[in-house]
Amino acid sequence: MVRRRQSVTIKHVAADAGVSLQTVSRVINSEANVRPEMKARVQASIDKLGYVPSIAAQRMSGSKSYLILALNDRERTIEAWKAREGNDWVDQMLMGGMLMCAEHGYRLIFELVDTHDDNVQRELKAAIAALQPDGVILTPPHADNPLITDLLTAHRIPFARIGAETRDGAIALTMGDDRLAALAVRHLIAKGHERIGFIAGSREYALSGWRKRGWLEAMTAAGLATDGLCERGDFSYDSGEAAARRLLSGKVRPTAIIASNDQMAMATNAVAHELGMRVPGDLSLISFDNTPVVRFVQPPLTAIEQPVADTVAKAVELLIMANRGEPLPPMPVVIEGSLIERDSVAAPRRG
Amino acid sequence: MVRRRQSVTIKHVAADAGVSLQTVSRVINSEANVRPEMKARVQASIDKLGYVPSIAAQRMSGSKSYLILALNDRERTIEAWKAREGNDWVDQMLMGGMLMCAEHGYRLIFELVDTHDDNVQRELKAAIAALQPDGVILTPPHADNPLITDLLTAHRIPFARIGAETRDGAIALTMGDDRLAALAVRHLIAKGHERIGFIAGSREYALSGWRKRGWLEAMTAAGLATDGLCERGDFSYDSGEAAARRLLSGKVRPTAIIASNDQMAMATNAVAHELGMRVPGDLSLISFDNTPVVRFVQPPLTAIEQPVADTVAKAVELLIMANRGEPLPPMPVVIEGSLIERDSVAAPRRG
DNA sequence: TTGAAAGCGCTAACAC
DNA sequence: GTGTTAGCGCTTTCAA
Repeated sequence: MVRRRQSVTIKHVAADAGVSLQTVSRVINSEANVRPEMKARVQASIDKLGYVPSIAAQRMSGSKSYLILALNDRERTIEAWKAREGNDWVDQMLMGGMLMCAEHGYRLIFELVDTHDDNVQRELKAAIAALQPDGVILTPPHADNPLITDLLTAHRIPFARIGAETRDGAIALTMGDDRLAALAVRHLIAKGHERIGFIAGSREYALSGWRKRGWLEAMTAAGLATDGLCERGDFSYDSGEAAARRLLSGKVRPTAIIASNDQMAMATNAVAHELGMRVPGDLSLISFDNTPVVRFVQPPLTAIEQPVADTVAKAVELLIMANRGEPLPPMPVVIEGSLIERDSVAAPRRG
Repeated sequence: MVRRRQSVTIKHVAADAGVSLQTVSRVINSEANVRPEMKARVQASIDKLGYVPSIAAQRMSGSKSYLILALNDRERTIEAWKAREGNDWVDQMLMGGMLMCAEHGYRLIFELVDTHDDNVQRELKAAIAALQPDGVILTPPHADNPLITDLLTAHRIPFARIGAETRDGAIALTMGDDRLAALAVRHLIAKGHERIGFIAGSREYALSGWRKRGWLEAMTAAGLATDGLCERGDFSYDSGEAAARRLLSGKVRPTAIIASNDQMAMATNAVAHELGMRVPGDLSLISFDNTPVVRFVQPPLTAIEQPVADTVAKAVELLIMANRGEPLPPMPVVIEGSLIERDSVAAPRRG
């Protein structure tokens, strides 16, 4: 066991600059009450010695830990990873969050927690005790789990909830799901579609409701009927297949379908082919999420891009602002996605 | 600014169990010289109070930091992420490394560093000073960068090099690239192919050489000619396209091609289609890496799986063993991949 | 086998 | 504006 000591500490800098530890500390944390010349002198020593504060020591003295914890559902995340279906949200979260953290001298730590387990609180407490993070990012379905949010509140650790309902002004972010669903509807209407079906996602996710509501409201606003045009899946391929089958064999066969995620859209595409329908000739298709795979399906799918990386980056930014006591914008913060046109949408066949 | 204190500290446990801090510390670190009954009593208090040691404090007192740093090339990683071509190695690294870390009470921190920049050392020094990681995982091309390895050696921080040449017994891991390339060759030979082309990867990666060597040796061992059957790309789609074009318009038109990664394989597939060749009828194709996208190409590609997650998990394990002073296996440790059969390989057309 | 004391690197609180 | 002091939670001495 090697006993590792910091090679350059605040003491070295203080000695080199001929000032007290405290002054160096003030410079590091860009506090007030340091004369510019002092500050310059200290900074010169810092640069010269290549000094970087130890986050462990900073944390120990009751200050920040410079650690942000990103919490994800264990079961789902591992399942998605093992399935290797080209879903890249872990990638997006990590890159978006990590890059923003790096900009501010923070680090992102990714952690999996069992939402359904009774041990959520124990697991989370352990992570908090070990890491003392300055902020926590919660994704669905954690974001709506009171066991988690209450615990964080009790520990006074700021947290950002992604894709969850806003509550009491706490940090919350969405990607504008309802507006995006409405956007998809209007895009199809503009192409001439009137019977636009919708495949909803699992009720466990708040955003499933938002997406469905966006579809419903846009349809209603356009004076289009919606009866028999909505089926619910659970975001899995299989559930999408079943929903698509119901939709396409129902009385009011839609000429276009919006699916609440890519897997269900891909399933719908397969079902359509199986039924001898051509996409987009006989059926137009728009999916949600825009994970990499939709570009490789035949036809490449027109999709609603979910700006996961930007959203997580913003969450990090808000958490850091909260740490600094800076004023936060009104919640929820919306990082709106957009419609990416590819080849799965066309005008409906006459008749 | 909230001043956060540990809610349950070693003191609380010591008081609850009626022992000294030291004894609790010994139990936590499962050291010798604690009577079983003492140990049980302390453990009971730990469980009762839900005590978890603060890694900051542990690190401060000269012990471990329980942090493993995974270093990746900034430029490449960001580029791959932005391209969104379905390459999932960040995902694989993160999940493989994180899960193994979690098993041992460690955390994985992902960090990007500019390999080519003169600032590599400065960047790395900063990360080391801030985090004091117990180990570092190096991927290509970092794994071969002496600026990095020398610095880590000087700081006496154990590091694991993935996909790099073994040197002086330091921790190194490979995925058996040469054997896998040979496996692909033999798979094609078994189908009846004799003119098997190879598209090599960038020279900057040691594994490019291994893969090519595996192909070369297997061909030679089978008594097959290799002249004019190898072209070099740089792992990009475009370079694969160019290489495929050269290969397929050369004098010895191959009946099968092995590409050193998926992007170049997909490019080859596209070029073949463009030239009016059918895959696998006129050209069989095997790619390296087996990222999710190859399943969605037409035809789905037979590919060499690279067990990135397992390899990174093993790297973490070895680093933790090194930390504990446990004996390490001979290097390099090989986590061998396998051939995943799909639809891009068939017997060559008679002719 | 156990305990007491010192100190890791840093910042908060207070003095000057 | 700047320096001094105390202490964060833990492990490493060293003493009992």
